[in-house]
Amino acid sequence: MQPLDFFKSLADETRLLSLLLIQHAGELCVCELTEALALSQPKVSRHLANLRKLGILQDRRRGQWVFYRFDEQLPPWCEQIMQAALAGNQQLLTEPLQRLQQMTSRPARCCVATRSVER
Amino acid sequence: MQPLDFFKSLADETRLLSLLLIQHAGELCVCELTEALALSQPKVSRHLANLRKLGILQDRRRGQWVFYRFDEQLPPWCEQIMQAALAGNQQLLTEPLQRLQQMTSRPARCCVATRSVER
DNA sequence: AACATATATACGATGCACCATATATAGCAG
DNA sequence: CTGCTATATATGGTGCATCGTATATATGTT
Repeated sequence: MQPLDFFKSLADETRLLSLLLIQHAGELCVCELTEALALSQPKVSRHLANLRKLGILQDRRRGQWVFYRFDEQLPPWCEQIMQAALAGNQQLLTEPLQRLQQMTSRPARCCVATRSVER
Repeated sequence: MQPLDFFKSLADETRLLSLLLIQHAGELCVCELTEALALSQPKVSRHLANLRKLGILQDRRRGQWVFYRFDEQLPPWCEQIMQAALAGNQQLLTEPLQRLQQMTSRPARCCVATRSVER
């Protein structure tokens, strides 16, 4: 992972908020991110594909849904940066998490996520 | 400090390397950064002004030279990110530090820098 | 099979960040 | 003052990242 590529990934509002939400929740599907961020589905999907191709995220299809989480092989310094970014900016997720909670028909995530989204 | 602005600042090669060098050295002047990065003076100066206006760096004039260091009021999460970025990517500074050492007539920095550049 | 939902991708348009070059400003030496 | 070094800024040009919209693909349901 090249540092410049990693920081370029964080330098876009859609990607930054998506990554912070996934950092918070452990794993989220495209429709959850679309709802939480109040953005169009193609926009969210395009940015997630971008992050997957760079090796920052990995995806997992579960029925109709595709769940994204951080790639297991992400270097420790990237994880440290995500932790610091989240811890220092929790307020960024207030509204997205509210929209997520108000979302009806969240996809089931039984027994697979490393961390629950409600934590 | 808005996270998006901070990451945008890190998403450019000139700014990223300048910040990592300053993180490593504690304080550097424009001509040292120009030499270490092998870039034009206006290019380096423009990016440093950019970082100063955002509150990431602060400058200090000392005779003809202007020294840049991190702003004292930079939030802790930004410092943590810089530390992680530097610790995980020391190799990025190998060549710039070589050019810095080969530089003749480095400006004097007597008794003012928080950390010596040679550390 | 047809239909609905979730996700991915293609395409053309647009704006913004960055660049090189030239020039202005500031401090020091003589 | 003149000249020299260091730094800052102005200007016009250019490319790339992002966007909205439309459409394609995949899975599940009836």
